[in-house]
Amino acid sequence: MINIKFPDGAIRQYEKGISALAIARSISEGLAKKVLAASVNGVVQDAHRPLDKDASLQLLTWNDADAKSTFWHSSAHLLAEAIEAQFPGVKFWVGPAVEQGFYYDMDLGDRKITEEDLALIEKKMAELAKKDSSFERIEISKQEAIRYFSEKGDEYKLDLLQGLTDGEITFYKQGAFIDLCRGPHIPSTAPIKAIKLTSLAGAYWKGNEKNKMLTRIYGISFPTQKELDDYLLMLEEAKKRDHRKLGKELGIYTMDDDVGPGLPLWLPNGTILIEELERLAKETETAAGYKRVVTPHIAKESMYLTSGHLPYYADSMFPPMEMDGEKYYLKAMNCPHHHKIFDAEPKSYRELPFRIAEYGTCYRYEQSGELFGLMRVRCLHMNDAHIYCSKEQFFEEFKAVNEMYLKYFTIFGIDKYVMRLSLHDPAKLGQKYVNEPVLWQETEAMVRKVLIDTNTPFVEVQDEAAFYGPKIDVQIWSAIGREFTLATNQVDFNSGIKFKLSYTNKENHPETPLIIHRAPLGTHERFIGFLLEHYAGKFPLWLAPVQVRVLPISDKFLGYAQQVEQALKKAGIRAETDDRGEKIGKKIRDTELLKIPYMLVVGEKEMSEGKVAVRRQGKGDLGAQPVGEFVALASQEIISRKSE
RNA sequence: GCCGUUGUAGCUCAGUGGUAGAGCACUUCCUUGGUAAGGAAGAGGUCGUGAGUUCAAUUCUCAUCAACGGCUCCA
Repeated sequence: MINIKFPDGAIRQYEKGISALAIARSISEGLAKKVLAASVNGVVQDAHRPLDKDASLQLLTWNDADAKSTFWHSSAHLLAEAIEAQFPGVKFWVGPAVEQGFYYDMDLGDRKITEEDLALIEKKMAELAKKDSSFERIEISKQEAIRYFSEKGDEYKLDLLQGLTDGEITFYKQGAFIDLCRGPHIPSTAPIKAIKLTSLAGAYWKGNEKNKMLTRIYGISFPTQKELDDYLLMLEEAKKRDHRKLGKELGIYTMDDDVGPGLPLWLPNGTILIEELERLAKETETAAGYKRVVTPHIAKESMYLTSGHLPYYADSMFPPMEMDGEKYYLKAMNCPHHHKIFDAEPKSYRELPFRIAEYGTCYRYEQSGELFGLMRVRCLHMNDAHIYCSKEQFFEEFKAVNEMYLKYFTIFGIDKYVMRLSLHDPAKLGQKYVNEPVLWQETEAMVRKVLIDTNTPFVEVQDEAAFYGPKIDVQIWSAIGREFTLATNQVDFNSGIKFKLSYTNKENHPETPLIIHRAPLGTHERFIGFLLEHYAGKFPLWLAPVQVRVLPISDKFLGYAQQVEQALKKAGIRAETDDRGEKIGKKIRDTELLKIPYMLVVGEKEMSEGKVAVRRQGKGDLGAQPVGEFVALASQEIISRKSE
């Protein structure tokens, strides 16, 4: 007998060799049907597998994240089974579960799968799922596994086998499909009741662009049709807050073929957003001791050779213009220009930290396939600044930058993000990263200390650093789930050396400053794209391009409406009047759809009393108040940059 | 850059081998209406661009550009 401990602390005895599934069945048949996998001593495994010693056991059902990914991984096998049935001879690479669903990568040879085929494959999957084939786990020796795939002529699975050692190799079989797989899987195919193949894409083998491109099919599956319907509905909802859609509807920005890809044109409403963000940034930075500078949009090749950017990033800079035998590049970053400003006059330790900020535009030749609305563009307004400081000052300076992020995040109510400490990969020193092993280690330790000392939750990621030093990135997700870096705070121990920057220290010796590159608001483009999705277009009053719209009941009151508009404008409030010959219901509807925060309805009653009937977007009628009172309240809401 | 899909009016989309349609938006007129769509009329598109096939191309073929979904990249 063995002792099995349950999550509630209860311990029960079972016969040695019993499976988690059988234990579930002993509790209730209903539970057994719902069990998808088992967590044994914290390790997820097949619910079928025999338990041969004491263990703590958790039966995993659909509501457990681990069970979901097991379910999706099994769905990927089902996908492969369906494809093998319809396209015999297809070679499979890997088919993991992802955050929302699963995919399988395959080599179709000369054949092609079209989007129409996806519907057929879906059907086939449903058919196969109904057969309720169990997922059988087969332990196999490496030699046998190699023989099996050699006979099949499957170079992909043979490649996978190379990385595995004997004794840990398993196959899984369901129906007619056998795959090299470490598992775990759900007990059988029947629970997979609702399937949607969502997209057909290409993906480089092993994620390397020099390799062959495989065909990838993405899909998602659920235990019930309703859950699939709900998921598809949620996707529709997410699309409604896509910044590209809202950006168009709210007149924020536009793109034009004649201007060029990735080069947004900021419309008047979008320009107000930029100006408000810059106003916030300038106030914040002035208070934090930054000075503002302005630098040209181009510079000579020699500067980018000095900075070391050219060897790393030439491909993602616009090609140079030749003038008088010199090559000039459009700037892709402000740093080198700022270093030259630091270097313009001799510096004493008394002038450090030297903090300079700029809101200039930079130009990056992003790969055409990477462009994405406002989130990834070729012309970007950086919320950029550089801090030159001593080693002793570094900790406080870096910490202050982090605190500045958090202050901004509070203002905008941003709470869904991940702080990512990006480190170098020692194997790539001298290639992707400057070859200063000691400095890397020192600065990485300093940055980590800032995060730990400030109790900031973070994740560490290898091989994501900038070429000149480690950094902290703030990762966010777009409405459709794509990940982006919103803000960044980077250490640079290298540019100071490259540009021969120095200051005179207390002992009257020259010393190289450390440099912090920071952009708490990232780029205006990405930040505004993010904010559009974050607020679903319903900006807080201080940011809203149009803050108040005055709606006369009929044009008899147009004159009064315009007086109210003037009073608002005089108080610095962005206001306009709806002077169309429409009914009030129509005017309200249109204004609601434009997500203008306040509507002031004025008619006979309001005009005679010098009032306005206030209506808040999304909230409805708030009642009448004197014009002056509304102006005062609205002004207060704007000044405090209140988020609703 | 690579794989796949798409490209018709300002927007969302229908449609056809014989040079085009709807709804919303827009303009004008009627209506002067009290908290999410009042009515009528009108204007608006060389069907992304270039070439080929054809008596004839927006429709078929090819190329190209752009957008979209991924992959790769992101100072």
